[in-house]
Amino acid sequence: MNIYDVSERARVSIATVSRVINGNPNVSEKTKQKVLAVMEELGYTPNVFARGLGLNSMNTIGIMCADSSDPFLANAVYFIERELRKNGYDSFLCCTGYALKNKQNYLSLLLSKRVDAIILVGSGFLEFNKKDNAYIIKAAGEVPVMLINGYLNNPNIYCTLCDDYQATFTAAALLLEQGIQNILYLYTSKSYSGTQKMNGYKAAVMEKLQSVNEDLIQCCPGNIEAARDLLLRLSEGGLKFKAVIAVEDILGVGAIKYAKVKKLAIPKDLSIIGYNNSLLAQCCEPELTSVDNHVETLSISTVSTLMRVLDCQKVPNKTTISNDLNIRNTTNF
Amino acid sequence: MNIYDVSERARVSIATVSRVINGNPNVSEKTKQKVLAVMEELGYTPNVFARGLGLNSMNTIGIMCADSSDPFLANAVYFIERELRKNGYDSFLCCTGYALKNKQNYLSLLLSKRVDAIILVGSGFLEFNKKDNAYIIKAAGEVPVMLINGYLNNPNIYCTLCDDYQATFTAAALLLEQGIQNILYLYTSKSYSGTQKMNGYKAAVMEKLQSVNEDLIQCCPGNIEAARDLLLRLSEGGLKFKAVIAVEDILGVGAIKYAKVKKLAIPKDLSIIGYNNSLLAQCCEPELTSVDNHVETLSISTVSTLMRVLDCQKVPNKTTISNDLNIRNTTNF
DNA sequence: AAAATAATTGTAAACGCTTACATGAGTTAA
DNA sequence: TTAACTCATGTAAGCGTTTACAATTATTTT
Repeated sequence: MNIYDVSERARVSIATVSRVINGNPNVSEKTKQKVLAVMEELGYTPNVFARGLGLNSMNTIGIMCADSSDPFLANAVYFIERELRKNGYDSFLCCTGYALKNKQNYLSLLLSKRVDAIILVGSGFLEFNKKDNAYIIKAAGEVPVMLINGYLNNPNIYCTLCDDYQATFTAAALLLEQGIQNILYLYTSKSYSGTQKMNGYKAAVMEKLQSVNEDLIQCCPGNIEAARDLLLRLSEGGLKFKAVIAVEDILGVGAIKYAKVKKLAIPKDLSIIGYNNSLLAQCCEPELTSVDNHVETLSISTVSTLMRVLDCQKVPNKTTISNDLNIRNTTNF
Repeated sequence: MNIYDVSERARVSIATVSRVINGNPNVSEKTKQKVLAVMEELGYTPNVFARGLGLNSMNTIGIMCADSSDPFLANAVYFIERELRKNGYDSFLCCTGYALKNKQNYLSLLLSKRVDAIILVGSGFLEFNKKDNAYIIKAAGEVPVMLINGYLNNPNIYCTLCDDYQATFTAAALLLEQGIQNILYLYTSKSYSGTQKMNGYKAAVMEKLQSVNEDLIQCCPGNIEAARDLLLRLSEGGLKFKAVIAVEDILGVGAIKYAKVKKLAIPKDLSIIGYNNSLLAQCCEPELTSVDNHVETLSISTVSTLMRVLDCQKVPNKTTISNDLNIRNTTNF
């Protein structure tokens, strides 16, 4: 079953059928209806490969996401797919994990499948070592690349960011206003958005206290036990802190577990602020105050930018979306 | 850059280059090395569309998953992709959501992209109304379909199941042995595996008590508040229950929240068993006893079955993997 | 009514690969 | 030495589209 079968049955040439398929306006309404009817009748679908050969495009956007079980990323992917569909594009999703090698492999895979553009969801795609981002820059030489929550200065890479600096600045400032001075800052990795977050925290502390205690800035693997145990160790080691700002909700949950072990009252003895406003923030007890970074807005903005890029319009390479705090029971705001 | 450029530079015909690309053994070692070297040198990658036109295959498996933020599904997808890669197949993932319309659309999308097979991850793909599964059966007419945690009787559909019946049977039996007779059973939908689970529960209760109280079987949307509020309503309404078996961890968390509101001690006043042994089970307080359904084994088995199907071997249409209970602090086992 | 123009349709050449079949070069057997 | 065979390579015909260009038909203008 191919375009010839349709053209024969509809008594037109294959060119006309092709025009109908591609919505070319130079077809009379009558002919168009006839062809559509025949296509319907025969249950014809154009062959993607042949189509791709002709158009050199799949009409498909590749989406890469390090970890789809991360609720923030999963949400972003969901909204992005929805928006792409609205715009008539298909999408293929790859969950890459965080290993550089895998990210590189998946990116080549998508390129080799000739996607029309690539969306990298999450700062997990930017390595701290800048050389390791070469694979992204290279890809940007072939198709437009959208980067969510990361920034690379390249004319063919378009970045959509939440205002992480502002988020942690505000979070820290609110705590400082309550007279809480020793705020422990928990981060997982030195990604782009990670750095922004840390700078926001530092700036707020600096503004209020004129100095930052580096001991209060701690790196921690992204799971509950690691966070809990780190806090226990730090506390045993004599470090004093009355609040925790965590760059991911899961670390916030770890802080809650720590408070439980140490029988600290939340938020009286320990205030905790998480990040991403994920499901976890509602699961834990007490429920976690968390930064809401407006995933939906972020996703919509990314796709709309991409559409304009694919349409060869001039578009800024950087868009920032502001976010705010979802106040729950681990803080006394 | 195409196969002609390579053939020219390597001073061989395009047929020979093609043979090298496809690992055809009828090429002398010397020629093969020369061609490979040129391909490397030019950075040549075969065009998927042209390749697809010739081979009528993408070398790609389509994976569909209703909700990748469901940790069970996300895990399964991760392992499946890993296994496929091991076997030299690429994969494309679609997160469909639970709406039938979307599931149908994504399935057509994958078929139209000419994937070599389709893996449906999770019982979310089987509708209670059997007519609504026609789209899956139809797809199975075109490519092999793998179904995880669901069962459809069709020669071209291969099902890998966890033994949900056994899991809830065991869970209920353990509670009954402790003398807990009124076990509330919380489910979300009447999927295939949902039915299995319920039957396991009923069988265990029937065996011990010779009758099942249908009031103790309750349907509930899959979120924390809904579960909490349902239990509150039931309790206000006079229903007595000393244990909850939930078909998803998130409902188990809802039960914990309920206990908190009613100031019930866990597990003394209320035992709770979740399902899937997900991250949520470790987040909550107390941590949730949960059924571990061996996602990795399930995934490996699915892919290995698929490989044999694609290799035209005769394979059974149904494989069952047994599971067991991860005991934490919401039960007194 | 003829000429000019616009709208519609058709023809045929790509697109880059795979592969059946043909060819040619070595090897072996008679 | 030549016939029969094997192994390596090449030729050319598809695969199912898109689209520039040519051809035809319909419409408007004069």
